[in-house]
Order: sequence, then structure tokens, then C-alpha cells
Amino acid sequence: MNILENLNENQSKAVLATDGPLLILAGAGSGKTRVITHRIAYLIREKGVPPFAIMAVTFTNKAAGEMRSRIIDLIGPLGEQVFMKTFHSASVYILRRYGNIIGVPSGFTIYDQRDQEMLIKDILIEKNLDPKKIRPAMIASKISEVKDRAEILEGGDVNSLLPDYYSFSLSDIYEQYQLRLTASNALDFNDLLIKTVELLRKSPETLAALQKKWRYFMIDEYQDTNYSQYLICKYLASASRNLCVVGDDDQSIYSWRGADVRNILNFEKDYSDARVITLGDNYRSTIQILAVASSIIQMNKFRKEKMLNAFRGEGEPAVWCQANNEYGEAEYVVNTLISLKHREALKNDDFAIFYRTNAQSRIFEEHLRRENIPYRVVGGLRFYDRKEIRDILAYLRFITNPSDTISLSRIINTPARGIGAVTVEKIKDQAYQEQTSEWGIIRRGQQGNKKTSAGIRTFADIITRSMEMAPRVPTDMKLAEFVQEVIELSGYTASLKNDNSLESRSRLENLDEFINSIFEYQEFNPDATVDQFIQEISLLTTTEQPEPEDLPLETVTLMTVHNAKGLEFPVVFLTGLEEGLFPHVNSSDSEEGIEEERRLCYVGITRAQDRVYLTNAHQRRVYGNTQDKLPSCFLNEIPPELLKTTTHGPQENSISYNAAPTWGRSSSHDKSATREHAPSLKPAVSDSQYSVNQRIMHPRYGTGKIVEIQGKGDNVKLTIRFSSGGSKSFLEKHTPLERI
DNA sequence: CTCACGCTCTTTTTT
DNA sequence: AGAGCGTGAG
Repeated sequence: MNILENLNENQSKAVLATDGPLLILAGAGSGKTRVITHRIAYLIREKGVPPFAIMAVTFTNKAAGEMRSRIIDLIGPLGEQVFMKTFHSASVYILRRYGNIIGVPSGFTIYDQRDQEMLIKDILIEKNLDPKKIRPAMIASKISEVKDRAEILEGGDVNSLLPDYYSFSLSDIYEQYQLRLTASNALDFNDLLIKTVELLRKSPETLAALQKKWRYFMIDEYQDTNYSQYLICKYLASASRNLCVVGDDDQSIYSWRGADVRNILNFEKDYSDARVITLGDNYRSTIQILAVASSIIQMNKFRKEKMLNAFRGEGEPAVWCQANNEYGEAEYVVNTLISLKHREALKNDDFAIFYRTNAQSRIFEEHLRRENIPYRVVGGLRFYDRKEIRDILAYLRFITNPSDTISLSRIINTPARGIGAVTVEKIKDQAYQEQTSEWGIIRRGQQGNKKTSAGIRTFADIITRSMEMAPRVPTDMKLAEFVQEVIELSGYTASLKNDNSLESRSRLENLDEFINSIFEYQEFNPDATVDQFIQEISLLTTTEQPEPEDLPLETVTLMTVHNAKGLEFPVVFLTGLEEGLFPHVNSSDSEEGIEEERRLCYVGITRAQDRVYLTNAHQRRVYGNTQDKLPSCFLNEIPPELLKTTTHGPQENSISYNAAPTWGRSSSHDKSATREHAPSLKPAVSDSQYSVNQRIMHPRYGTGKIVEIQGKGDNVKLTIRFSSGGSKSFLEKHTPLERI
């Protein structure tokens, strides 16, 4: 078999450029995955590189899995041995083996966003701050934001990056947060990367060992790497210099997560001898689709100018449908899907519905269910985020890491065994007084009244027995068997069975599903210990969780545009294209924010192979009340001749929503699209009770000045610049301000 | 201590 | 509209 077969000239070049730094600028649909997999195959087959000497980093575990199986298709089971992971799971791999050198014991627990929020809530209460006024989620995102910054890794003063707020000091909370993480033997997602960088810096022996192990590096989606990820690449590849990065600055959509597009833009500066290969031939989408996509992305000022060459036929024009409301939108999408399916003999698999926010999925689900069309929602609530699964995971976490106080507080009275808040507080105090762990106090028993102390004894017993069992996995006990045992022991199943409600039955089913997924896991990871298992599933995303066994093979796919990256579908519905939703309000303050939303829109459209439908609704319920919505500015950026326009649902009562007044066109399908009034592009003069330059006091952020007022009615948005430095936008309706 | 009801606040995107 | 949380009765 010839590995270069079916590759174009530049693709072949990229496969053959095996040694030294290489930058592959891969436009949407240009066969990027193909190049990566073939390049790996070539390294192994033709250059004799052992598969385990290749480290390939992808964006999600699912992408890693798919890439692995494509390599196996190319070169057989040898492909199994390629080290293919995400940055986060690669970091876990490294830290498990070498972390103890910098004081990270191998059994660490990984705290996800919800664990972080619980921990922060704890800290706020300790500091006599009200978690209702100061949202833990907001603090968590600030902390995460600061941890993504380069300064934190370059010895900068972290505290100076954390503002003091009106009523509290963020750096105080940050400090406490880090202390508590360390005390709990836990790392958050940012720490996984930061600690890995620290390890590679502080332990030359470790770095040397890893450089000996891996000699070829391939990093996918390089435009979405943050500073720590950039450093990890840099250090690991500094000996072999065989670093190949692949990406597209037009598809950079994670800057809010610390991704820095400069990593890819500056690659040639970092590696002066780098080869650069551009993949600009698009084999995925029709000319019509690419024309729409490129008309939008061209509006971005901050981008490397480039064009995709279309290699497929003309295709069908993109369709823009304006619906009366979100129900009309869903109805239009589902109706179109059904008729297309029959007319073109398509399968459910061929369709994808994209939206900006997870909350939008519900209405599409309802309409699809009504029509008996099987679908799958990618993203949203992770399987492992369900209460019952989190509870059991907390048991497992606590058993392997009794310092994990967040898990302890979750399970000590779950299921209810008579240990209330007062008792928990007592245990905490006593542990503090005796300078021992909370588990140390619990283990000893004797606390409170009869009922309470019985509860504590029960709990201590469950944990002790489980702790004795855990080390037997995997040698003389199977992982699934162990977890099953813990679930029984905890009394969780008994209490659910006792309840016998619809809800508890579904929880039991989920627990069964969980056990099933562990059976599957242990099949592929026969050597995995309990803590390894927990660490790995902490990093799993929605895209690779157990799916219900009765899920039909062919389903329509629903997901956010972010989740759609890297995928392709014959027919794509890109929905909710409205001002404030897509582009999202929270990104609309800055030019950079809008540009990222525009890239997101570009990513959405370029997923489509044959057909793309763009939809917006004139009215949409937000927080339970109806709002008028203008079509997204992105729709304005598409030349009208590229779009076939239509409407759905009654239009009579609505004011004019045509975002592009000068175009004045309507399609043959357009039943009631005639507009009498000249539409206004900007909402009417605001009816805010405030005025620009008004000085105000915000309960959370302190004093500030109103710098901008937009929208009207319930949609009035106030942009406020605070004395503390930052500025922020609020919906007037939801924001109690005091004039000063 | 537990459970039920009603009030509040929410929604950006995810490893 | 829905989830999470606090309040108050048992």
C-alpha cells in the first residue's frame, strides 16, 4: 500500500516533511485529519519510527480515539501504541508517574468546575461572604482565567492580576482556594497543565526521560492552545525538534478559555527553520456553501488573509429562514429535515442541528420526538454530571483520597443517615482543633446523639471496608465488581429502591449504565487501578460517554457550534442567528469578541457538505419571557444573491425584522414577507431609567459609571465601567443599581 | 434531622 | 420555564 496515494501535492509534502519543526495551516475541510493520520502512518511504516515514540495531541478524547482507529485502519494494530491523547490526559499520564517529584502524589483527585464552585462556596462562607451575592461560578471563572495567563508561569505577581472588589479581595480567595486544593490533594483542570509545566522545568531528569520516550510530536488544533500547552510542546520537543503543529487561525474559538492564537501565528518566529505548508483545497463543501462561509469570515480584521479553493460542484444555495419564534424555527427545521430526507433519500445521520447555547436544544428535541425522529444531543449535561453518578464518583474519590473534603461533604449524608449540617460543622471544628483530618475524626466515631453517632459509624464502616477492598483492584477483584460493591455498601441502591418513584427508577437505570460502562472500560484497561479510572473519567467529555443501549444507529445530531468543530455533515442547520444570541450578548462588547463569534459562525457553516440552512426567530423566550430579536449581523454580511430566503410561521403581527433593508427581496416560498415599514437596523431610542454618564453603585462590583445604554424595554443593556477598573454589561431589568 | 413547598436567579461556549 | 436553594413544619 502506498501511503501517499490519494493525497494532493501539499498533503503529500506535509506527510513527507517528517523531521524538524513544521507548521501546517489547514483550512476547513482541507483533509487535515487525513494528513495527520497518514503522516503518522508514514513515520511508522516508512521511517521505522516506533509507534510509542510518537506523541499526538488532539482536542478531545473522542478526536483522539477516532484518529487512533484511522491509523489502525492504515497500518494495523501497531497503531494502538501511538501515544494519542488530549493535553489534559497527557498531563495526567505524566503527573501520575513523575508528579511526586514536585509534590503531586499519584492519587490526586481532579476537580472539575462544579467541584471548584463547591470549594469556593465553602471559602466564601468561611470568609462571611454571601455566595448568593458573590457567585462562586464567577469566582471560579476569574481564577481559571488568571491561571490561563502566561504571567502565572513566568513568575509574575498573580495577586496583581486579581482585582480587589468592592466587598472582597479576589486574591485572598484565590490564595485560600489554592491552599484548599493542596490540602485536598486535588488539582483543577488548569493545574493539570500548570503542574506539568512546573515538573518539566524543575526536573531535568523527567524532561530527559520524556524526550527519550517521545521523539515526534503532532499537535492538532494548535490555534486553540493556551500558554501552558504551548510550553509543554516547546519543552518536550526541544531535544528532537520534531514538532508538527496543525491549525487554522480562522477556527480559533476558545480564547475565553485562555487559548492564544498567537501561538500559531508566531510559530515561524519561535522556530526560524520551520517549514510551512498550507492546505487550502477544500474537498468538503459545495461552492455555494464556501461562498457563504468566506463572505462572513472576510469581515474579520484580525486574520491572515487566505482563500479556500473549492473542489466540489456548485451545489444548492444556502437557505435563510426567518421564523416567527423559536417554535416556528424548530418546526421549520424538522419539516425541512423530513422532506429532504424523503426527497433526497438521506439518513438521519446526515443531519446536524447546531446552536449557540445548550439551552436551545430543548425545543428541537421536543419537535424531533413528536415526529419520532431519533436524535442524539452531544454536550449539555454530561452523563457523569448526573447527581447519582457524581455521588458514586464522590465515594470512589474519597475512598482513594480521604483528604478530598469536597467529596466527603457530598457523601457523608448521602443517602440520608442522620448526619446534618450541625454535625458536619462539629466534625470540621474538631479536626481543626486536633490538627487532624476530618476523616480522622469520623473514623473514630462517637459524635453527637445516638442517631447521629450511629450514622457516623455506618459511614465510617462503609468507607473503611471499601478502602480495604480498593487495593485488590485489578488483581483479585474487577473494577466493575468493586464499584458495584461500593454502591451496594453505601446504601444508595437500597434507598433508591425504597423510594420507588419515576425519578429514582431512572437513577437506578443510570447506575446500571454506569456499571456497564465500567465493564467496557476494564476490557480495554485491564490494569487500571481505581484512582486511575476516576482520573480518566474526570476528563471525559460529553462526546464519549456511555450512550443508552437502545439508541438507534442512525440519529440526527444536535450540538453547540463549539462541539461541532472537526466534524462534517451533509446537511447543517445553523440556528438561533439573532443579535444577542449569536453573536452572544456577552461577546458583543468588544471587537475581538465579535470576531470570535464570527469565527464560530464560520466553523458552523463550514461543517456542511451539501446543504446549509441558516435560521433565526423574531421572538424568543429568554428567562421565561418573550423578547423581540433582530437577525444576526452575520446574516447581513452574506451577499443576498448567495441566499435563498424564506419565512416560517405567521409574520403579520411582527414589526419588520429584515436585517438588510436595502435588499428588499423575498423568495417564492415567502408567504408573508412583504414589509411595509422601513426596518430600523438599530433598536429605537432606549427607554432606560438611567442615562449615560450616570454614576451608580452595583451591589456586587461597587461604584461605576454608565458608559453605554442599548436596547429597549426588557432588553435594555447597560455597559458600566467600574471604579475597580473593568467594565461589564448588564440587563437593566436584572440589575439593581443605586444612583449616586 | 428530613422533607416539601415556594422563592429566586438564571444562560455562553468546555478541557 | 426550570433548577437550586432556603424556610418552616413534622
